[in-house]
Amino acid sequence: MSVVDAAASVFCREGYAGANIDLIAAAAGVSRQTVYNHHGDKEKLFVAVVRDLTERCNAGIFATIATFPDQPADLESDLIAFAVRMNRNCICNRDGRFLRKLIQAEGERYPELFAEWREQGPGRTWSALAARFARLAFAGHLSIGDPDVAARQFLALVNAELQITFMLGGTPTEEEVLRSATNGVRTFLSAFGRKKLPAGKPAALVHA
Amino acid sequence: MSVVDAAASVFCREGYAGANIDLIAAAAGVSRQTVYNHHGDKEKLFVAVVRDLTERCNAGIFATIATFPDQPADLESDLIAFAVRMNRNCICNRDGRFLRKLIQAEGERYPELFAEWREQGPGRTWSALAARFARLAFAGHLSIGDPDVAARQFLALVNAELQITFMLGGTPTEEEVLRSATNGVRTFLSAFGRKKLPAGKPAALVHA
DNA sequence: GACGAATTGGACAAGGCTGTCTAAATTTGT
DNA sequence: ACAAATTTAGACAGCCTTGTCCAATTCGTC
Repeated sequence: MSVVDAAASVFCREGYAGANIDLIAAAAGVSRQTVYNHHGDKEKLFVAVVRDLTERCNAGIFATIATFPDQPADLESDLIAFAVRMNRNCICNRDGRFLRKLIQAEGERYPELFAEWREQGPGRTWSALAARFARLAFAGHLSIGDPDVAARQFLALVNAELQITFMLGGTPTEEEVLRSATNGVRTFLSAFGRKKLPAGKPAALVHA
Repeated sequence: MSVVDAAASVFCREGYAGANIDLIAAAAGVSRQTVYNHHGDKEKLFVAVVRDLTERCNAGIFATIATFPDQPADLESDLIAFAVRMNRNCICNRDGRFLRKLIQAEGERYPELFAEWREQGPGRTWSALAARFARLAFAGHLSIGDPDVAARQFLALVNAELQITFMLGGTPTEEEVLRSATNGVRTFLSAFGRKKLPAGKPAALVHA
């Protein structure tokens, strides 16, 4: 395990103030001196950890958004599968859980660092997801007012049953993820879905 | 400000390890010795803080659930008002934000303390809210499959647009709360609402 | 094998925090 | 007004952590 990875783990478990360099060095399997050689001091190491996590999480999120079902065969099951991917690869995995915890615990102390995350992470993420939903709506698969609102509500719904697990820093089981995604997508489609629409028919014709 | 209140504030801002007794004493306007006289040591003080917050939050949540609109005049606006009350009095207020942050930051270190919160807080809260939604469904105002799922999704939806603010420990403005609640309730009713139902008509008759 | 670079373990000073103690000052109850 | 209880300021020992220094060792590369 690299020093930065070990540091991420210890910072998350102990908090910034509670983490000490000896613990991090031991977790990384190197000497304390090596930690100082590589990263200067504790604060610089912390910044490196957050940057690393932010970068990897964003990459994962955009890679997953790229798998959004633009031409769904079965809208419900395709969206459920997408939601499960999103959870597994971006929200429940190591990087996602760690980054969330660090933001919650230390965000107030490092405003500029987390402002950067906020712009590059959720800001661009939600826009990208909203664009995909807008496209689905344009193709007649959904009936959406504001795509940004729909995207946020989609994420909120498919995670609705995982909140408590997230709060305590746990990892939900594959089954819990699937159930939350299934319930969330069904409600989402009850609200925004079009019933029994012939595949491929443009949205404009539906009103006729 | 009482010692426990001051301690809550400092523990939240600095984390358990980062909080020191001098800071707490100064925030409370008493001497360090008085803190030790009253609460023994740092860990006992922390436990007292969590118990105090848990108790007050639960009281607030149940008081607010008691204002659930069982006989709604206008279902949409009544649910929006309820969601706004829930946010203002339980989730965005001082106790709610503090308790959430402490659970996220220190929950892993005090399993038994937060297990207690989990049972008495979200467990009973969600059941109580689910019962109210079940009642609305029985009265024919909603069409709900699983009331527990619906209750969790209701909360997820009305908070969907406040997630980032919560993450950074901020307090959303009254306008943001209202907008998130409005968007959330509209989506909720699109999914679970019954359209143009004559007031007071039993659900069973609707199918006729 | 040899040489430079990186790593290691250990010692170290400086500083911070916890929790205790004590004597003086203040508040409270009667 | 007096006595008891509480609060206060300050000093203090013990411990932990950070960050530096250095000599010895290991590693990578030629």
